[in-house]
Amino acid sequence: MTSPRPNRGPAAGPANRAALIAAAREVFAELGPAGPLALIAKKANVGKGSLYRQFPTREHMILAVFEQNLAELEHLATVEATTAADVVEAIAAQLTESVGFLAFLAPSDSSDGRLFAPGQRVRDLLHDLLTRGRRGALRADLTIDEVFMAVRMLGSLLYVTPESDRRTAGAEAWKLLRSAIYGPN
Amino acid sequence: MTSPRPNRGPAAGPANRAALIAAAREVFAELGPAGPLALIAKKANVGKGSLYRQFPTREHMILAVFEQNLAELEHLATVEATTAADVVEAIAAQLTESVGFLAFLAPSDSSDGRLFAPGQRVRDLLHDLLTRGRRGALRADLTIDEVFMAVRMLGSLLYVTPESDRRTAGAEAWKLLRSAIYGPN
Amino acid sequence: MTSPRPNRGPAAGPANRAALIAAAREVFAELGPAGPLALIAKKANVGKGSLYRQFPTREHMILAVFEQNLAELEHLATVEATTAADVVEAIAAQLTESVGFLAFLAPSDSSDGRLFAPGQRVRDLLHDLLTRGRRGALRADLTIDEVFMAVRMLGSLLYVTPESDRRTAGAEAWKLLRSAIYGPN
Amino acid sequence: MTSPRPNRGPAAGPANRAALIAAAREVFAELGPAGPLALIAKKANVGKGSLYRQFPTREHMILAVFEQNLAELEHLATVEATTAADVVEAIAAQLTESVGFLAFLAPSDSSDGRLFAPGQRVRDLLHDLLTRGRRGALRADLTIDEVFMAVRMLGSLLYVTPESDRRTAGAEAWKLLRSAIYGPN
DNA sequence: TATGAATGAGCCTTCATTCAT
DNA sequence: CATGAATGAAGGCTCATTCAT
Repeated sequence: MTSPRPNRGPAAGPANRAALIAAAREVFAELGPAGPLALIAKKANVGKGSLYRQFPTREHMILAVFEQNLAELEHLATVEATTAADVVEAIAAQLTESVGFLAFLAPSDSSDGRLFAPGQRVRDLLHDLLTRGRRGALRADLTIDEVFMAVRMLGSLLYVTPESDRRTAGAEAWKLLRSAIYGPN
Repeated sequence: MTSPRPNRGPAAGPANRAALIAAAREVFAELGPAGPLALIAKKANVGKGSLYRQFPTREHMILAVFEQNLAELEHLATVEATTAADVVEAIAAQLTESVGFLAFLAPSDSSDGRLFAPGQRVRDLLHDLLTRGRRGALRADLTIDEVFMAVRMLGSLLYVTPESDRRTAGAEAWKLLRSAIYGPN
Repeated sequence: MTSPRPNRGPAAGPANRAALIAAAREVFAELGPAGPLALIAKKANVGKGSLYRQFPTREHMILAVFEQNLAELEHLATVEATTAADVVEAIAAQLTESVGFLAFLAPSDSSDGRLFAPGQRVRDLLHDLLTRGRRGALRADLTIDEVFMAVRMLGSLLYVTPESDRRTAGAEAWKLLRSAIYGPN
Repeated sequence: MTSPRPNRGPAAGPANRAALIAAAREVFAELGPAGPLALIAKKANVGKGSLYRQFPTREHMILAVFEQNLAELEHLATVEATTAADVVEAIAAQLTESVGFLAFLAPSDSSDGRLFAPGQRVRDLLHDLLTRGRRGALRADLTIDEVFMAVRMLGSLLYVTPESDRRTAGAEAWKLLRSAIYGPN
């Protein structure tokens, strides 16, 4: 009846957006990318309308979370000595961190609740490093598709793993995948 | 108005159960393990009440699907010359087949839509083969946990992949995983 | 928390349907054909799910209301001495009755909240009478389209008129329209 | 972030008002008088707050649109040779023009989405002409109420007719109504 | 025992209205 | 005084679960 939450005015916009992204990370991590938007709004202490203003569709929200991880990777890639292997390790670290598993979830077909798409910008980033000869320890004959597949497997494993087991499972899985993508040397 | 479908009596129980499992495979493969139970009942040409009688919870249903795949594997393991590598390949094949991806999905926490559990019987099965020296081409230093992790990764990848891409993605992923679990030679 | 309304079982189906149609008449009469479906369900003392089972879309519901009026007209047309003029008068009477204004509302384009379509069966019915020479007092040169337009005008007038004024307005409007569709004699 | 649209100061008031009325015509014509206020504000290139300042309620806005049409009619009535028949024809023309159908929609009960009120000033205007003997071709025994009813029917018909069909439907309906309000000669 | 209608909780989305800037 | 972000009530719809027949 009475408006319990005061209208904090337009200035609240950026703060709302940040709070929504943070809340989305939590909710997606716990319930997956199909978790209730209403819950995200509630966690962010923000009205449902504001959520829809900031993120017209669920995919926009997922992309916003993704964007943060992506920015980190792109920044890393600009550092002088960075190799493709370094970036891949960074991706694995991101994925294993409680929320990073979303990094490679991107809108495919929203009629399907399950989402998984390559994330072209990450591909581009790796492609660039590889063609510039900055391969690092990656096996010499490894293609980008193969690197990508390794990352997708780690991501999807973490996606289906309950939060409490994610860190352990991520470490073990990545250890195994390393033996597939790094050279025998 | 019309008595809709004749009550086929107690004898229909097992037939209903089988039809429900088959329908569940289809629905889970297409919509994931959160697909509508009503749709499963309809595909099975069975009332919703019967579905609930046979499978009190969604997890019971998932487990029943799992059971069928498991039985196949256990049968394979009884064959004379079967190695652990053979079983692992069989698992990969099951997973990649349109519906097999569910083989390693099992109830964890029913409040969580995402399901993934080790499947102790498969572990036991592999453990038995390995301790009996029937390792096959698997890398000599590979632990059961590692074999299992490889399979889980394949399963979860397929889980998040839309049905149309599953075959291709499964093949590529498994190719990569093979280089991690088989000996270098 | 506790289910306040008991599950009355499948036998409640036809009763529910009838109650829903009656409630829909009331709600549509008061709020127009865009009135809340939830209100209709509540008035009918029926769950929302049951409403959707009986009437998958709003148009189905509107059509069901329409159907009752239509049945009356088709019955009238089978009576021996009935003329087209009699049917038109019956339509006007239906329209003027508190809820009859819906008789000529039929699904057009559900993306548009306002609905109005000819109702082909009524056309057919009038066409049949006219070609069988059972014209009654209708002006000799009056086309079916013109008859229909007269009826549409009455219907739309009543549609936008608050319920309390409907009867009076309907009578006055029809009096005027009569002078347009009946012969000078 | 960016101060979005410059505050044009008090002088913008009248300009805003005019833009809002024009936008309201468009929106009401397309979506009916229940169309989103937000859309009107956007079309008018005006903030929502300004809309509410100019028109505290939806009815105020509808009335403002109505007022413009009314002014035209009152102006026409001041012209020397104008007859009641001329005014009625002008009303019909207004109604049939894409947006004129609103001319006779006026607030009745704001809790009811459907609006229709007599528009006393139009009555007065016609009454004045009739008592001054400036009847024109209108049937000699026609009362003001009857003239008014004819106009209301045309208006309500157009109200429920989708914009694409309005022109045609309006012409046909008016043709029929003419035979009811003009003398037989 | 099998059937499927009934039920309502819960999520999605739109939009009228308020109000900080 | 104008702007437009914030807010949440309201309505649509789906689907898990119960239970009369």
